[in-house]
Amino acid sequence: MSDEPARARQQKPTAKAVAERSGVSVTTVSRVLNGRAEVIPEETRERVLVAARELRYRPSSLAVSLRRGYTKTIGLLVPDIADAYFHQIARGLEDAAWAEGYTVMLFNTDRIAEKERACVEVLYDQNADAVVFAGGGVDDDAHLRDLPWDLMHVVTVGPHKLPFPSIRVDDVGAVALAMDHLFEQECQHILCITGRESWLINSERTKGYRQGLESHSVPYDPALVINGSFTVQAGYEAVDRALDSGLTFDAVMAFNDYTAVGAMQALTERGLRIPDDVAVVGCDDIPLASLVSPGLTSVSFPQYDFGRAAMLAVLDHAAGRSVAPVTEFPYHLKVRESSLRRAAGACRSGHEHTESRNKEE
Amino acid sequence: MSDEPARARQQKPTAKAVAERSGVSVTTVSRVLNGRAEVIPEETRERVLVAARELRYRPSSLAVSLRRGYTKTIGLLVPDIADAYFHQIARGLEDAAWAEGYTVMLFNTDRIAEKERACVEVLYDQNADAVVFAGGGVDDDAHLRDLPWDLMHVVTVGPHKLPFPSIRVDDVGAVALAMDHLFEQECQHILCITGRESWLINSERTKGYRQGLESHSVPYDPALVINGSFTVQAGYEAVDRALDSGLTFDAVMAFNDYTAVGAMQALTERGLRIPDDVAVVGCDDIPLASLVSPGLTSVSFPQYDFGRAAMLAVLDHAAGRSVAPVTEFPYHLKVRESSLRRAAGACRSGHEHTESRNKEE
DNA sequence: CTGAAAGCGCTAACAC
DNA sequence: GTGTTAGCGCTTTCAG
Repeated sequence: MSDEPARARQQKPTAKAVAERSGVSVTTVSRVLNGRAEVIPEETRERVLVAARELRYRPSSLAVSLRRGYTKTIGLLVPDIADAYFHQIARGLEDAAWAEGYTVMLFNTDRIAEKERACVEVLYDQNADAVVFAGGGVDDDAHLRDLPWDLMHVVTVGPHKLPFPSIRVDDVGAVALAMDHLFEQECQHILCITGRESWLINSERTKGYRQGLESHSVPYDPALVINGSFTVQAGYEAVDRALDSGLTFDAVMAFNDYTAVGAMQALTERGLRIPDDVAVVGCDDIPLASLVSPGLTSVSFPQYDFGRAAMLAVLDHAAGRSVAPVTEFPYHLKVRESSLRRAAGACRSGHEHTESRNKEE
Repeated sequence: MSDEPARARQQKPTAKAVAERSGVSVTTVSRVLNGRAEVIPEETRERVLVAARELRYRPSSLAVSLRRGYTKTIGLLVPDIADAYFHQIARGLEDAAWAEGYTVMLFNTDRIAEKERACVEVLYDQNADAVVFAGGGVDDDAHLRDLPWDLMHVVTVGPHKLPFPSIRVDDVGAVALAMDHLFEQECQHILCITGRESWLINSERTKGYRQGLESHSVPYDPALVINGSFTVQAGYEAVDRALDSGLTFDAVMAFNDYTAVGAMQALTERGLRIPDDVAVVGCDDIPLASLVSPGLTSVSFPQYDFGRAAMLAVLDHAAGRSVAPVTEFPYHLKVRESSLRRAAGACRSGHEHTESRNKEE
């Protein structure tokens, strides 16, 4: 179909073209199209509008942005868009962005420091109106130092070291709530499968684990804590290793649902029954939790709202309104079969425990 | 921290600033930074570089794009980023894009005609270098008419009516392969749960279903075909309805994995055993397929490669190279427990059937 | 070797 | 009411 270098077979119509066609200046075109209602006579207005329509003219965002100083784009940094935890965050953000005429640029960082940094630089170059960090930060934020933060708007979702508005939940309380539930189910020895030590979210959830133990006067046993990486594989291996080393436990507290599902697989393969031999609880309540069998009990967070709230925070900032340094959302425990022991006392099937704290927005 | 309208507390350093600081013109700054090695004396070069570093100068992509005529951005349109089918496509695309210095703008269309159209318009406005349609089109593409296609680069992933390079697999053959497998497992009555009738991918897969029947000389029975919507819910309801209406079937061919999982839930609840009473096969082989129990047999597609290939096609086009109108990728059947009947003949557990066609790229 | 000037497409003072 | 002018920040002829 094309022979030439295939670049621009044709030119995009410009305001100038519209101006020529309607016999006015580009200024007038701009004014008409932007509704700068400086009492432009209906006749002129109409002429311009017609010309624009005939030419299928659409203003170049590039030029507008350069001129006006904002781009109506925001960057979203996620470790991996394939991780279900980020789906509703991304949807919530994109939906809200779309509603406000903003465009979302997506970046997968794999939590690699260098890539994270490079993404921020790209967004700076692109003049993105804001960057949203999803997924929680790491304890060492050296890679994020010396970036032109004073020239950018940032919002974080989850715990982060960067001093910017943060959308999150009380992760400590969330895990503590799950622990309460396990104790209610008469569990005694709770194996904890964490994420990577350097992740801030991991520290938070670990605090929740310990707090849960404390409030039930159960001593902390380091042997019961195994590091994972928020993957199915890691959960599987953690349980495998725990069983191999002869550990005794009657519950698993996993810091995310993939880990929990991996744990369930390993338990099942080893002939242990869930929940009667071992109860399992995860975090995040991704859709997967309701699709495995037995259904996985999990602490549920309003991820969609996180995304939405992040966008709203960006808008507030852009409008010069003040943004709360921390917006904490409620969470609740979604109880399913993986933790509902017949032996235990309060065992209403389908029962759902909900507890909220610091509701906002 | 800020009192003023909070807009730009500070200015981004510009090439002009660098020029002033190093006592040269912006032209020279541009030349040095872009390596236009017009034998610029090392001394000058160094001065500019130092000034740029000190000012933390980074060229504005906006201005560069306006000037050069390309933006190094591409738009990705997916029905819903929460659908696992799109994750690896998105990752593959973003990974390849990142490697080439491109940025991906993400849009969720929910397959809503108006939104799809609006996304394209936004991308046109933004001067995106290309737009990638993922997920297959619909039979009525009226909403996509009269868009300035001659000024855009487009790549589709999956069957599409738009006359642009397409990355895909032979969906007919893929489903036919799954059907062969079911017949091998000695299934006789195969319930088919489809997607929406208007989706092109649905027509393709339906052809595969019929082709599968034909090659085994089994008459087509419309009663065995139930429309779904590629959701768990739809799969569940389809089986529910089928059983309620007294249909007899010993296998389910679902056109995607969510549907298949929903079907499995309904079957299990009704006391039917999988695969011995009813074998189940899905399409897409999303991670979920391996996490449910029994494991779901599914036709596997290289989604990551789709995304990657889409990006490569964009690059080829941008470089003036020719792009194949259709790039077909291979597929294979990932056999798991949901379809492996003890009763059947060839029943090696873990066995994996692979068949490829039209490998390319 | 380097700078002045033009211009990408648009908006916004500032005239007339 | 509407056009002229001056840029937004950059690249790129074209002179010197």
